[in-house]
Amino acid sequence: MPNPSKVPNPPHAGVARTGPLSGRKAQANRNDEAILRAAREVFVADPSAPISAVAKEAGVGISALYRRYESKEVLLQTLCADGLARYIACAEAALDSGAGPWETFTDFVTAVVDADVHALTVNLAGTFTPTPAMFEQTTRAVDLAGQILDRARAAEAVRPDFAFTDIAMLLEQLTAVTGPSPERTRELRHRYLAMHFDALHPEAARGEMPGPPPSDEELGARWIPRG
Amino acid sequence: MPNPSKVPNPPHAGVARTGPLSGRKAQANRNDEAILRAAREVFVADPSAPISAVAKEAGVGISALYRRYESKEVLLQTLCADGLARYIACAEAALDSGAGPWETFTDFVTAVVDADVHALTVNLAGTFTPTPAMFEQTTRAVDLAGQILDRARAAEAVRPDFAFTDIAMLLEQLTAVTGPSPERTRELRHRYLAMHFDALHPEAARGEMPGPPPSDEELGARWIPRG
DNA sequence: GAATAGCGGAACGAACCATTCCGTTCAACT
DNA sequence: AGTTGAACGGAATGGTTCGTTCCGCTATTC
Repeated sequence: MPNPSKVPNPPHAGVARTGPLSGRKAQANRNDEAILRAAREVFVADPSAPISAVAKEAGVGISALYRRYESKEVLLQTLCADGLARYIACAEAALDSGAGPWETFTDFVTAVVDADVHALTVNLAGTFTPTPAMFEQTTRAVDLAGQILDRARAAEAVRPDFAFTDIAMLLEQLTAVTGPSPERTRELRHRYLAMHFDALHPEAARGEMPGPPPSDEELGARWIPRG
Repeated sequence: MPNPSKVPNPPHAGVARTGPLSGRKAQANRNDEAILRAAREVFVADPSAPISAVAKEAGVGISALYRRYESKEVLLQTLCADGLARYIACAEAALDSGAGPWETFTDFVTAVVDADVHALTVNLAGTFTPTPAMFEQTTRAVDLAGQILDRARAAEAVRPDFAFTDIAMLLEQLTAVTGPSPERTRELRHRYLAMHFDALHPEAARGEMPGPPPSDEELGARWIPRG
């Protein structure tokens, strides 16, 4: 038992913020953010990146990481849960926006793409053992996305042969689009997103989409750890 | 100089095939094929797979690999050149089929997707230093694909804002689609390919595709070795 | 029956990486 | 001014992975 007193998670979360925040605690708080941001950036670009790359990107030492996260796996889990939360937030925001069914749908998908959330969830899934909390988050996410698509389909804004599970594959395809910089990546993804949207209108359909859509099992398989 | 007498490439290529081919040489010939097939399968699925995985997949020992290829890098180069050749073959076949501009285009893209050629070229590119021969192959491939798209665009079968370089990104997106088996992967890719084709018709366009298409530099960047 | 092409797989050594450990810094408090 | 300890940087550690080499073994071939 080499390290029984390890802090389970970012230890600065509950710190009382006294005014403008300076000194050591301020730096620690800033590091909390910097590390999470760096981890997101690094692991989105390369899910198998070494943890030292995260430290370098964050401009901190490795200790700063291990002070906050018990292990690499915990960091990945945190990141993934964060991604799921963002996904859910995108869905809720779109649903609450009061826009029409089609805009709700496009807003949702666009937001997910911009947040690079898909890479955070699916690409990271399989590199760690999922927590029960993630299952609940997934359930919620699936439920919300289902509502959004059902609405659009009911309004005949989306071709009927586009299944719910096709959304995941659409997102997966877009994460394969990358440019030399994050901004350019975003721009390129919007370019192809526009194409996908064009294809989704009922009038665009020339015949049914061939083959069955992905099954739940096929999508769920991504979550079982690879080794 | 530990191994000055290494055979540069498959040593059985020029063997005079005497009748039904049995014995040691027959097995060697069969191994030539098996190894290339296994390498394709393994590296398409995982470009960073260990060489031992290829041996296992081919059902041979590691020696059998190193007898034919000086190093892993040479094997990858061979595989990539093979992929480019297949790509070129797909383009030539489509052009020679005598079909209309739209069918020529769809035949070409479908064939490339089915041959999984994109994974063989782009996904492998960057894991080894390209040979001059590959540049020539690339030039030829670019030229042919350009002809195919130009023809389709001239016939107004394809929306005018779809640029030549968008083809690469379309293929890239489709290689991100995978199923539990090669057959299912193929089926799923056809599903989304149908969507892409739907979006490519001029009438499907609702507004121009946003942002500039990928530049040649952006696409060429994939070929510089990562490390 | 000897020679050897072809081969399987263990052995080797280098590289990589998660994790630990130790010495340093410096804000906060005495 | 001195002391303390949270926070930290980064070298050291130990384990794993993987490309490559090496050592017999087999079964053709002469």
